[in-house]
Amino acid sequence: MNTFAEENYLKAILSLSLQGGELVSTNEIAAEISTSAASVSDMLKKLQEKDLIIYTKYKGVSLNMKGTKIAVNILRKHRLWETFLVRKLEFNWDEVHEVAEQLEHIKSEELVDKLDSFLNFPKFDPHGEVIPTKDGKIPKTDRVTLSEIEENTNGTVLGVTFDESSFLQYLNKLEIQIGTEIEIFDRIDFDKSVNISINNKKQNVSNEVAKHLLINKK
Amino acid sequence: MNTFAEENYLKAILSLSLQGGELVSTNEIAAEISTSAASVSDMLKKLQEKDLIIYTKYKGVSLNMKGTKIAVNILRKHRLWETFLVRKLEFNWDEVHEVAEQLEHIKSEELVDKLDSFLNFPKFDPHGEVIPTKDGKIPKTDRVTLSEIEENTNGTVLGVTFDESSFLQYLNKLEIQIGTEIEIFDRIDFDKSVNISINNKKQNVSNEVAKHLLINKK
DNA sequence: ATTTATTTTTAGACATATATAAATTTATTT
DNA sequence: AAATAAATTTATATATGTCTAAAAATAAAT
Repeated sequence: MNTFAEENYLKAILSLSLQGGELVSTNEIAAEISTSAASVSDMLKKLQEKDLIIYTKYKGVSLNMKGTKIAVNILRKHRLWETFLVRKLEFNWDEVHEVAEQLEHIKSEELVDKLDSFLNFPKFDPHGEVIPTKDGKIPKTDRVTLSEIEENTNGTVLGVTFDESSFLQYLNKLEIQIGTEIEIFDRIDFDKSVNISINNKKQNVSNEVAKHLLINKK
Repeated sequence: MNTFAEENYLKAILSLSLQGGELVSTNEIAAEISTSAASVSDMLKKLQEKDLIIYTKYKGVSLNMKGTKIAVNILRKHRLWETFLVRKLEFNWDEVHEVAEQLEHIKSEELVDKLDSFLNFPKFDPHGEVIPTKDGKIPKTDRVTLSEIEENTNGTVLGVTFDESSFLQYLNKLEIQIGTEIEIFDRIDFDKSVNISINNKKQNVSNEVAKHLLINKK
């Protein structure tokens, strides 16, 4: 059985690998979980001893099969709990992250199965992110982020890949929700910000925001 | 904010005070949470520094107001989660304890409030135990344990005060559930065991069992 | 290619929570 | 009341997870 800390490291490595490249750096992890690079180094050594990661000093780290399985399962639990909190307990989508960060560490396979069943086996969480399956797969979806989409197209917002309240509250302000129609005009070379139109209002969103918005691929 | 370990100590002290006398001993706590007396001593020192208990070395410990409030809140969360697990996720009453032991430590007042509301403000948990109120009160009920009830009476089983699966499975075997009618004949002086009849079958239950069965007071 | 800057790791310390073994206090016997 | 037993505490050690500061390795710049 793994500690909360270990699970959070595995989750961070998974999240960073899904976004960026294969190998994840110590500093990236430190930033992701708000801790020092020294602490990350220490923990990576432990995770390697436990045979959960592939780690080369000074080079970077990736999850092995065992580590991936655990990390994906945490992600599954996180997203199932978020779904529960929004659909059953009537939380707003920008309020659930912190609580789900705690609930995802509850250890009981039966609980997860029953929760999944109670929610009627949802495929997406309240942020539009795909929920990993019980056998550890992350179903592929035909979505691209706003930061990669081609210019001069239309699309629908299908989800977000970041669920901290400050971000979601900003989206609320921009009148962006799941299902919102969006026109993409062009991308500024200088800062990779994107000119878009929502409800016929022209707006510019930073690349930081665009990276975390999922749009349907036409 | 308190750690899981601290919360478990406070909960243990509360539970032992409700059963036995005011002052709880180091050894009792050690037995309750399956740890060494030395560890208990250490923790009691810390809890006293945090001003959560009243502790006199070699004498015993009790909760102060602050400690009581925290412990009762944990108990409330434990029983609300058990209610959720049985009523919504369809767990059996003898399967929920371990998971609830984890869930009770989730920190979010809003979550507890919404859970309470979702369950329609239950007064009793699946074991028939009263659920403490949001403001930290434990509602009084007119129940006595089978170990205190007078001889030659009838009663109905209203609940149990112990929810580990081995105990609950033994009750299932004895055909004792919540609502079961029970005839109390007499109590053996020697070992305080009780002769009872359930579904017209005469049986003898140990004091250990009788202590944890709640019967309605006539 | 050497210097400089950045990243990463190691060393040493601290906090939490636990354990065993030894010492101390309290309770019980005779 | 002294001796013995039981309960409790202290001392010491271990494991986890974190930190700061210093050292080492890698990357970037001149």
